[in-house]
Amino acid sequence: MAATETKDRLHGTLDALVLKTLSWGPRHGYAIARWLEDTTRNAIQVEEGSLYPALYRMERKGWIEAEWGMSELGRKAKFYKLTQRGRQQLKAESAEWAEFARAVSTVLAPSS
Amino acid sequence: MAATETKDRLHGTLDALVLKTLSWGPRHGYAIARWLEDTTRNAIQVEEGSLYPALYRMERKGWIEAEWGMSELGRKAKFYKLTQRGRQQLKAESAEWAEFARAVSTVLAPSS
DNA sequence: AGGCGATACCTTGACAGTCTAAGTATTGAG
DNA sequence: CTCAATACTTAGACTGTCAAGGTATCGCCT
Repeated sequence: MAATETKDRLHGTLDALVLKTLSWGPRHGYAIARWLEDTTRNAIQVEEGSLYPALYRMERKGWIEAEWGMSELGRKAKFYKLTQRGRQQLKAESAEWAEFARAVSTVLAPSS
Repeated sequence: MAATETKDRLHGTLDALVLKTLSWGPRHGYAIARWLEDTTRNAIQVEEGSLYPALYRMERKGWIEAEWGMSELGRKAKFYKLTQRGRQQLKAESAEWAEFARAVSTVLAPSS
């Protein structure tokens, strides 16, 4: 039971969110999802069926790199870390999102 | 040549944007697209292949109602107007978007 | 022993919504 | 007489999200 419905709105934003999460240092998939949910108090819900494919996608594009390791709890986990190109991508997407959000806010702004 | 790429980010936000546009009074499709582009200085680009299906969708859902009329330039045009349910929907979606945008901004916020 | 919840990853298939691109028709300007 | 702008329609491709299932391990509780 999520705090509020996020629905499909994540569309096109997930990549930037994950990239940003990884900008704080390497993390494994499960931890990325938990971190995003925690820091947004469940406003952003990341489904595994969305997250893992997104991770593979971004790895193929060279934005992130994977390496198997051990989680904090001693289990095997795949750690992802940002590449240089990923950092550029993050910067670009952040800027795009800021502009888009500003535009939408302008339109949706509390009526007269 | 758009000012900036909006890509697919519109996903899940178009409805609210259109609903809001109609909250100022009835408008025909073409005018909705122009208005959104104008007021966001092209930050939001609405393709016809996205807009018209969205309009039909929302009409089916009872959020808007259509009526044929004459445009300002004397051409036949289908005017859409918000229904009561559409107004509620707009309110709900606006609130959802505000929360979502806040959450994303929190994550994407300029780094430490 | 046994079960169960949390951790951690993977995959399939359905689906919705956007986009590109094509088409129709009318009007006014050049 | 042609062309751009206005105005709507539709087909088809694509992409990314989601739901829902699966695997496996670990620690805790009974």
